[in-house]
Amino acid sequence: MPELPEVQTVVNSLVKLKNKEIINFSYSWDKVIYNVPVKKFKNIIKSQTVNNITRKGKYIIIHLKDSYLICHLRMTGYLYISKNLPQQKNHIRGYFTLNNKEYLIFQDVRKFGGFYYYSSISELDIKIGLDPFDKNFTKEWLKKNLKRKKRMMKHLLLDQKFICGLGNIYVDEILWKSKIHPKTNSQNIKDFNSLHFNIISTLKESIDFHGTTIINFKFDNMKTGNYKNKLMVYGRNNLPCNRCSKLIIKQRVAGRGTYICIYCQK
DNA sequence: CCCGATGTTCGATT
DNA sequence: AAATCGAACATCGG
Repeated sequence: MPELPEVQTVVNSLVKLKNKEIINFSYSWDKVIYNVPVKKFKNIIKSQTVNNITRKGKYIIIHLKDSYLICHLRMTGYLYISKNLPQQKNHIRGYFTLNNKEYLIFQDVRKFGGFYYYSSISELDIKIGLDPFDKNFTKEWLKKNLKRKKRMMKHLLLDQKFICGLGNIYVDEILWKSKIHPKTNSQNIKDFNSLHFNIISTLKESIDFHGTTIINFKFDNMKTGNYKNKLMVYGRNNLPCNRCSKLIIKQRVAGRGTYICIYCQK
């Protein structure tokens, strides 16, 4: 579920991790660490201090002394700091004990989420494209790279190797605001300024509202995002378009449920 | 019971 | 090579 604004919201809620030391890691799901055997990970992570916490795309980056602990929430991941472990432990896949006796807890109903342990940040960088808040993400970059591709806009904007951070909700919102039909070929885009503006402004606005909670996004001890009632098309099947009042339709595009005003979005 | 769900990745196919 | 598509991952809820 979490896309860029939700992940940024989680990162913001974890700033107090800075300068804390990891004392121990416990787990109840072996696959919670993607790229290192979990027993080995447990040994590596002990006594490491958190220097910083940032984000790229949908990845949460916990900076250690000479390495990086990187978390992806996938669909239902929930990463938060708590003074206590919850009574209901069944969806806790792993937790870190910190030197101030608090816990960094990872809960995940669907078990898709987890952690990578990388010794170089380039291991993450090669997997994904430009973050929309990267200074290199300019109108000119967008124009040049849309022209180089021949793909449906929905498909391309969802592609994390192109731009990282957008998911199903924000792609639909951005395309509606930009009056672009999701099936439009990327080579036929005319108004790059509008598209670029809508990508940045939609993400910024959602971050201000702590992201979108539809079913299960939560952060920092059960807080939820408030952007849901700002959504213009996503989830508004058979409701009137906020621009032209015709009905929004739901259709499958690029294998994903897609909400479109076919009168506004050409 | 069946279908779908906000994400990513892999393999097969066009 | 580039793009598309379906399946897999695992669980829950309608």
